[in-house]
Order: sequence, then structure tokens, then C-alpha cells
Amino acid sequence: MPPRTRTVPRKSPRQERSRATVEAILEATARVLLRDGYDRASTNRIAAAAGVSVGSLYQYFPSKEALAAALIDRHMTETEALLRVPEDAMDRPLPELARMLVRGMLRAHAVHPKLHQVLMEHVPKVGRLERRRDLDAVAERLVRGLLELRKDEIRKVDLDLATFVIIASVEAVTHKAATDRPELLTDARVEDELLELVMRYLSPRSGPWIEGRAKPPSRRAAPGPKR
Amino acid sequence: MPPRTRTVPRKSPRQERSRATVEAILEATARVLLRDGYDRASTNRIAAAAGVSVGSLYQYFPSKEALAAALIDRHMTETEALLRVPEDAMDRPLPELARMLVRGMLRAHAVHPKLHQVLMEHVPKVGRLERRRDLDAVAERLVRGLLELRKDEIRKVDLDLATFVIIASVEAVTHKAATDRPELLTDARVEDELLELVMRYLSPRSGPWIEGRAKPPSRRAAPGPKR
Amino acid sequence: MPPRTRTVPRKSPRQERSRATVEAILEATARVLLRDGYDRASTNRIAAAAGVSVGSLYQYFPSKEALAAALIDRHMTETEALLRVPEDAMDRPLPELARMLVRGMLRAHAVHPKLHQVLMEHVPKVGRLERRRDLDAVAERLVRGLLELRKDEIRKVDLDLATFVIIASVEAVTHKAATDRPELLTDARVEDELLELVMRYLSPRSGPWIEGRAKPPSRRAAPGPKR
Amino acid sequence: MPPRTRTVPRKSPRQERSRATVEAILEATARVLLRDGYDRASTNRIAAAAGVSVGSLYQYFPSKEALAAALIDRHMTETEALLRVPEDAMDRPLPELARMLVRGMLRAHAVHPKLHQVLMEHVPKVGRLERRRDLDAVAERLVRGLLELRKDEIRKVDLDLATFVIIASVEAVTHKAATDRPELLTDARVEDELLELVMRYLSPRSGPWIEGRAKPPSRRAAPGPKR
DNA sequence: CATGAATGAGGTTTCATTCAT
DNA sequence: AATGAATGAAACCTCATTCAT
Repeated sequence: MPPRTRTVPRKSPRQERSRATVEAILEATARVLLRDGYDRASTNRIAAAAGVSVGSLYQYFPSKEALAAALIDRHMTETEALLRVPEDAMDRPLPELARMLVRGMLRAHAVHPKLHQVLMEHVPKVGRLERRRDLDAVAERLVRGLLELRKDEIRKVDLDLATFVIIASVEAVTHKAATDRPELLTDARVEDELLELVMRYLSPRSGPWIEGRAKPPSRRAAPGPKR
Repeated sequence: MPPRTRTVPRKSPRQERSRATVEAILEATARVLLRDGYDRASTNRIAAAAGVSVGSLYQYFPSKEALAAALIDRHMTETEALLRVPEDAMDRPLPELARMLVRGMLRAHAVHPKLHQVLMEHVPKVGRLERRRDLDAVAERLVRGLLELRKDEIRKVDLDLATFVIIASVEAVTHKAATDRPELLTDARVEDELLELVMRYLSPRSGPWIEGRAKPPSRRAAPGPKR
Repeated sequence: MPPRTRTVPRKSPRQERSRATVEAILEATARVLLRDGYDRASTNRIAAAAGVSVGSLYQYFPSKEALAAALIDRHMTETEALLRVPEDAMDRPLPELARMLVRGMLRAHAVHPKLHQVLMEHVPKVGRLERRRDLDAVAERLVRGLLELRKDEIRKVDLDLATFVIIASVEAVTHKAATDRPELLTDARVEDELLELVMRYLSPRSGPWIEGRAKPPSRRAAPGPKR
Repeated sequence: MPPRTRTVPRKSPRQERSRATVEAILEATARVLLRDGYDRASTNRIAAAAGVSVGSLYQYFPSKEALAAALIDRHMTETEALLRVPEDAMDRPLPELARMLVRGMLRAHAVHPKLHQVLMEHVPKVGRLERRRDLDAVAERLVRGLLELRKDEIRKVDLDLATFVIIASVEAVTHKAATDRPELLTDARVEDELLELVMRYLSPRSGPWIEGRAKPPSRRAAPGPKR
């Protein structure tokens, strides 16, 4: 029996149209979110901006948060793509890898700096944290894995802590740049400085600048949180 | 441009009783802000939590934002105190000064980590930016002044950029610690790592790790924002 | 026994002060009423404007309306004084009397045109109508009495109706002047025109201009209101 | 200066159902306005009276004032129609024209006397004045044009002033009738008396009753407003 | 599937009035 | 008598969501 040629369109017209609608809604969401902020962005306004009725909106997204979540998902996916280091690049020189990471981060923020901010800061945590942690987790696994893999090339340091410091720093500089001085996002000097920051932090050569560790025996357990 | 929402306290309490009321309101505000986040924190709920009527609340604070503003003011004052470097300490060794800064930052976040976060991230910008920038400005002036003063002890670097990077990094690490892993706030190792991060970043000895600047002529003007 | 000299002050200091307070409150009421209108004029604002506490205000006036009522009373008294025709003037020539009336009306409005308007139009009816009617009644009795007394000098007309027409017209012209074109209040031509209006209306000499009464038998009973 | 409250209808009903809703809301508005007056007429009460939810009300009218504005618009349109004098009637005898005017005015008030009053007196000026003046302007233009056209048939008089006096008087008598003695609105004698008032006021034959103008030289410029 | 009318709880804010001090 | 802190009903308005058409 010859392989039957598919007669059912891969995407039925209905699905086609749906996809376009969803697309329009998501774009409108982004637009309205940017213009009005999360709280002021009403589903009615979003629907209007998308050129569909609220009813249609709710056909595809069961709630306002679902909208935001979808947008976050999309943004996350893009960001992840920007951050991903190709498998075959893992043996490149460390600085090169670091630069890839830094550059990815900068670009991720440079795409839609304001949208990124709104999504990150103002969308209520419900249902977002998970995703956010997901992204963080991606970055963390990446960095942590890298450090582990190349731990001979860096100074002795608690890898978890270092991962934490590195991710926070790079993310913060790019984020703060996006928020307060967007022009920096495309300033190559920032990339250089971040690289400097990271590489120096990891460099095996310690400095005599340390005026004495915070408390004598280099590593102590934390006194424990107050509560 | 006049701010569209009044944030200046409406009147200050004269009698003993009302001072207590104001105090109760502010405490309740913090509590509710923490529990529900800014958007879900309604003035009625806050008043209820404070054990007073809405009317009383509005007698002292002309708007919801004024509440947040008052709380921010209070928090800012505390934070500034923690950051302030005594005049006569300006000639101490750089690492020591850096440690003071880092420690101040960590403590600032350690006091009410979650409250700090809510105030910083979720209170709408109207009427806050000024204050927030004020604090940023304090930190910036402090760091920038320090770098300038001791520029012979650090590597050649654009001081503005370095200030930006340092503040963002330190702030972010403490902030992220406060948010994601509060136990780190009192972990002495974090302080050490941040010091390491900052001092290495500033150290005059460059590393051979640099795999080539982002683009040849070491420092270029930014291509400028796309538009 | 010699007549005892009074030792009790005619007005005890307490009463003196009270009177001043009441005075201050009424003045403040007028001021705030003018500035903010009736609805926006809150008792608290009025008290503040008077320099006393709300409590004191309520000591003297049991409600917001009582305030307005007091102000209306006062205004009415002034107006009545302006309208009153001295007993011994009742036999002056009619035009002269009419002029007194018209002039009184104009002056009544000229004193505080805006206040007059606010009191007349925006103070809720409760408790006002009575007073208003009182004033209207004063004017009505005055005019009606005059017409009756001098009915030989005027054309044949239903005196009630004529009274109604005259009072409404004069009042309206002055009122509208006060509202829309305050400069007219002191324009002598307006007085002249009003006099002309009234005197011509009353003049016994009929005109040939009447193109036929509204319906044949000159005076009919009203068909009665539709409902 | 942008009006601070939106008064333009928010959206017009497309479906049959909503047209009924809008109608119900407007009717309810009139009812409640009559019953409670403008200030006490709350949007919630109006919505309840219309048998819809507040939300529906705000779907079509962006504010309380918009409701009043819509009602005024409607009323104005009716009134204008009642006042309009057909083009081809302009050469009728003056008394006849005057009667048309007077009758129009009376009828305008007779339709919904109380509603007319509430709309005219108690709806805040914002966004209304324009409309109100519009109507006044219509009447003014009409009367003023008439006087100008037929100035040979009337006594010598400042046409602006005469227009002012006539409109104010006729309006006031009808208005006061509507307010204080509604049964007069349909009393034909009132129409006759108003006609008498107007025609006598305009008649070229002056009377010997004038006991001397307000101040000697018959017509003087106004002393000017005090300030 | 799409539309858009309808819902109503809930948000912020005001203000006449009471009452402890 | 005076003060001013406290009250809370009620006003206007928004918006996520449902559902008849």
C-alpha cells in the first residue's frame, strides 16, 4: 500500500486563524503591558488592542495571568536560546565562554528591555516564580557546570557561591543598564567590563589586597538567619 | 510636572494618641505589603490590619502611595545610615573601605529583606523614583568619590562605568541573596566573596585571561541606541 | 433702693468670644462656599478656614445645612432691608416706588452676587425653601399690596398674576445679570430698562399690538396640568 | 483647558439589547435626578433604578456628568426645536412672532418642568456651560435678530440690553412658574401676560410715567464695575 | 468560534458627625 | 467650651470574567 498522501492540511484553516489570533493577542499584550504597566493593562484593553473581543481572548487564555505567563514563556525561550552555549564550544578558552555568556545576557536584555523589566518586576509572582527560577536554573546549571568543568583554571572557591555571585552580578549590571541607562546595553565597553569583572573574580591569582577575611578561619558557617 | 498623586503626609499627629495611630498604620502597611504585595494591598485592608478605620488612615496619608512613600522614606533613612562612611575613615586602606561598603549593603538588605524588595520592586515609580534615585545617588557619589580619590591604587578604567558596575553587582548580589536565599545575608562568606569581586575588579594588575577585547580599539563609543 | 448698677457685663466674655467664633465661622462658610461650591465645602474645611476646630463648629451649628441656613438667613435679612419701602413712602408716585423696588433688587444682588447665587441655587432645598419662600413672600406681599393700593393707576389685570410676572422678571434680570454679566449690576441703564419694563407692563393704556388673545374669552381657567 | 471629567459617551450600543440598556439608563437618570437631585443621585442608585449594574452604566457613560450631559443634550435638542421659528415666518407681525417665542418657551418648560430645572440649576457647570450657553445663544441670536430686523416697529433702545431683558424675563417667568406653580405653565393667561410684558416693553409709544431717568442725561455709560 | 453586553465585587477616597481628652 | 482624632457609610469608578446571541 503506497503511503497515503496526507489530505488533511497540516494546519486546518481554523487552526491557522487561531494561531494568528493568539499571535495578535500576545503582541497586543506586550504592547499594552509596556504602555500601561501590568496593573493598568486590562484584558478588555488588550483584546481591543489585538482587534478581537474579550470573549476570544478568554477562549485562548483562561485568565489575565495566563496571558502574562505565555508572554514570559516566550521571552524565556528567546532568552534561553541566547544563553545556550553550543555543545561543541565547551572546550573553548574560558574567557571566550564567559564572553558568550555575558554577551547573551546583554542581548537578552537588549531585545525588549522595558518588556523584560515589566515581566520580571511587575507580573505577580503567582505562576511566574516557577518560570523565573527555571530560567535562573538554566543559567545556574550552565555556569555551575562550566565552573566545575574548568575548575582547574580558576581559583579555589565554593562553586555554588561563585555561581551565585557571577549570575547575580552579570544579570544585575545588564538589568540595571536596561532600566536606568538603556544606551549602555549596546555599549561594547560594558561587555568588556563585565568580562573583566567575571574573569578577575575567577582568576587563580589571588591578590594581596585582602585586608583580612571577614572572620579568621576563612570559612565559617553562617551564624544563621535571625528567625 | 506636578506629581499626579499626592505623597506628602497630610498632617502630622499632634496628640499622643495619633502618633500611635500613625505608627500602627505604618506597621500595618509593612505587614500587608509583605503579605499581599503592593497591588493587592488595599487601603481598607491596611486600615483594618492597623485596627483603625480608613478615615483615620486618610487623615494622615492622602493616598495609598503616600503610605508607601512614608515607608520608603523611613527605610531609606535607615539604609543611608548603614552606608555612610565616617569622614575620618576615608584614608583607610581601600579594601577596608570596600568592606565597609559591602557590609553596609548586606546589612541594609538584612534588616527587612522582603520589605526592602517589595518597596523597591513593586511600588509604582510615581513619587518614588526621586527617593530611590536619591539612595542610588548617595551610593554613587560615595563610590565614585572613593574611586576618584584613590585612583592611583586601581587600574585604569572609566570611573563612571566602574561605579556603575560595582554598585549594580554588590546591590544585586545582596538583593538576590535577600530574595532567593535569605540565609546568605548573614553568611560571612558572601561578604568575603563580594569583597573579592570588587577588589579584583579594581586591582591594577590585569590578567592575561582577556581573550581580546570585544572589538579591537579597546574603547569605542557606543553605536548609540538603535533609533 | 437705688437702682443697682449692673455688674454683670451685658455680654460676658464667654458670650463675647462665642459671638466672634460664630462670626468667624459664618464668614469662613461664605468664603469656602464661594471657592468650592456647596458640595465641595466640607465642614472640616470650613472649620479650618475659620480657624476653629470642627468640634467648635458643631457646637454652634448642628449640621452643615444649619450653616447654610444661617448664612441664608443673614442674607435674607439684608435683602429684606434693601427691599423694604418706608411706610411713609407708600403714597409716592408709582414709578418712584417701582424704582425703589427695582433698585433694591439690583443692590441685593450686587452685594455678593456669587454668594447669592450659590445660596440660591446649590444649597439643597431641605430647610431652605421655607426661607426662600419667606423672602419671596415678603416681596410678594409688598408688590401685591402696592398694586392693590394703586389699582386705579394701572390697567385691569389679575393682580396675582401681575405680581408673579413682575417679581419673576425683575428678579430674573438682576439674577441673570449677576450670573452672566456682573458688570450690568451697576449699569444704570439696567435699572432704567427694568423700570420701563415694569411700568409699561402696568400702564393703563393698552396697545393695539395685541393680535388677539391666546384664546377668545380673554380669561379662561387653566386646563390644569397634564398629569 | 481640557475638561477634567470626560463627558463624551464612551461607546455607542451596537446590538439591540444595549440600545435598550442605554435608554433604560437615561430614563432612570431622569427619574433619580428628579427624586434625589443631582448631588444625591449616585451612579449606583441610577444603575439600580435602571435595573442594570453599575458596570453597564459605565460601559456607556464614562462619568456621572456624562449622564447629565447626555440628558441635557437630549433636552436641548427638544427645546431648540420648540423655539425655532420657521424661516418663512420672519415677516409675520411682530406680536405674532413674540407669541411664538413665548409659547415655545412655555412649552419647553412644560415638557418636564422639574427635570428642566434640575438640569439647569444643579448639574455642575463643567461640561454643561457650553451647552447651556449654546441654548442661550440660540435664543439670543433669535431675539436679537428679530429686534434688529424690525427695529422700526419698536422704540429706540439698546438692542443688546433689550434682548437681555426680554430673554431673562420670559425665561424667568416660565421657569418660576415651572418651579413654584406648575399649573401656570398651561394657563393661557400666562402666555398672554408675557406677550403683554414683551410687547409693551418694546412698543414705540413711551409713557409719561417715567419719573425721571435714573440719572439725568437719559443714557449714560455704566459707571463700570467697581474694580 | 466570535462577539460584546453585562456583571458586581472591590478599589480608592471623602466627609458629616461623634466623642475622648 | 474647645480640640482634633476617629469613625464608617457611601461615593465614583474599574476590570476580570461570564454568557446570551
